[in-house]
Amino acid sequence: MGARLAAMAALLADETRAAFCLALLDGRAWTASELARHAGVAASTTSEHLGRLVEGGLLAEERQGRHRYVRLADPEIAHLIEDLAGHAVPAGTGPAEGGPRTLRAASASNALARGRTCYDHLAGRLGISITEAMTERGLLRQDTGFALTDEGLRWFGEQGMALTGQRTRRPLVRGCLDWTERRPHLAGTAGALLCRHAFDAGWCVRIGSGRAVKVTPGGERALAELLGISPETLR
Amino acid sequence: MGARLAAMAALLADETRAAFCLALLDGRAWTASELARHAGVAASTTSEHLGRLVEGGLLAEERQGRHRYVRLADPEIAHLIEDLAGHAVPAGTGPAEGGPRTLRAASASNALARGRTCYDHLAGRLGISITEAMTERGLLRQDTGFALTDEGLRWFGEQGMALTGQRTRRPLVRGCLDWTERRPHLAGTAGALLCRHAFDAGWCVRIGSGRAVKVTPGGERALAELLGISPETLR
DNA sequence: GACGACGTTCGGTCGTGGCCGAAGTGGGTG
DNA sequence: CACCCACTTCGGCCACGACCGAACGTCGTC
Repeated sequence: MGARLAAMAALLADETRAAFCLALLDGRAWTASELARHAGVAASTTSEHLGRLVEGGLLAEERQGRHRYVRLADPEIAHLIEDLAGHAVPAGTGPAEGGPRTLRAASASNALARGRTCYDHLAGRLGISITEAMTERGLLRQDTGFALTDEGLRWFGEQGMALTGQRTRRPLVRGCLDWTERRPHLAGTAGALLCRHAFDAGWCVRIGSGRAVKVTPGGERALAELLGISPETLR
Repeated sequence: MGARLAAMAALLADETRAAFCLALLDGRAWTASELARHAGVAASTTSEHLGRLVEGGLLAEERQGRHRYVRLADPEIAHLIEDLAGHAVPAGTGPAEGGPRTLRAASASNALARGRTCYDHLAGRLGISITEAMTERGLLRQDTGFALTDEGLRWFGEQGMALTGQRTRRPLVRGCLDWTERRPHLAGTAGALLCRHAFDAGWCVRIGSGRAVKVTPGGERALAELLGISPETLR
């Protein structure tokens, strides 16, 4: 048993592999060479790492022609990595210690804190604001755990998001610790659905190629109207 | 960021350290020499490992005379390790592959599957039975997340367990994936309280020095009466 | 005050694993 | 068909870290 645990942890215990996994937390599939460039290692090194990660069940791969696409094997894995990363930030990792060194990095980190995707749902101030607003409006209950109320269930239906008939092993909702806000945000099937809805409805758009997202003017209006979120809290 | 994650994972990536952490999942404090004997390594080696684990924030230590007691730093950490260990079991780890080799080990593993503590709450068939029974009786809701209902809140009060006034950052209830049953059982403050109540009321007792627990005849009666759990499901 | 148990520090050995470059494979393209 | 590019395999290098035994505090006990 200890050996299993150690083997699992060892997969993430290398800085390069950790960088791969963090990059893959954007929920998309990356090619081997993209990851190699991202982490700054040789293609051969990347190949070995990906082999280990796939064999260990952390990553799923899909070959397409001469490309090897990899993505996180499943939402559980994504959650596990987020969780681990959340605990890896020991103390005040504000702008003080360990913070960004360059202006460019600082602005990128600001954008991430404002809003980002966390695998397949929304995180950062955006994700937290939505979660808190839903809680205040009685759609979500956080005082005795983390679950939608019946009203919340109805609300999802009204927005055109069908939560029923999802017969997967994945929980409908779960809390996911936000490592910038230090509070849980909405994850699980419902969180993923909401995130997709937000993109489809044009509430937010991705900034560049990373995980950061930006709320559009239309999104600000919709969030204010539906959940009473004031645009200021999102900035 | 990747470096942080890797450093965190590296703490658990060694078989000896993993064995330490799994042992400490019983929620108690162990001395350095106990852990050394348990893992089969020299005292000097143990000392180094404990130093790293404490420095990394996984363990808390307490010196008493010539003893160094260590325990898991906090319930969050315990949950993280359980979670990681849960995902480290890849496929059917029933009696088939990777199962116990000796008769003694098989019986110990049976006892663990029947009932055990998971840090500070109940797990195994015992923990699952309680969780499921509470769900069926409308005390707990698992369909839209994982949270106590108002009835459930009242139920805790009636049993003499005060959930109110717990002003900690720890959630009142959370689901914890049971790695023998593959379903969530009740954790969080409420889970810990219920576990303590079960011991105090004599519903169950520890078997030997490990994590395994046994339900007493009185406990069977109480669980049947309060939650409608038939004694057969616990065996 | 001497002894014994618990823990720590230090020096040294050894294996594992991360890394690269070079050579090889195989799919897509001109 | 020839070429290019994405990826893989192999050999070799190097560093890190897990481990132990021996020597050294330090606390409790006889």
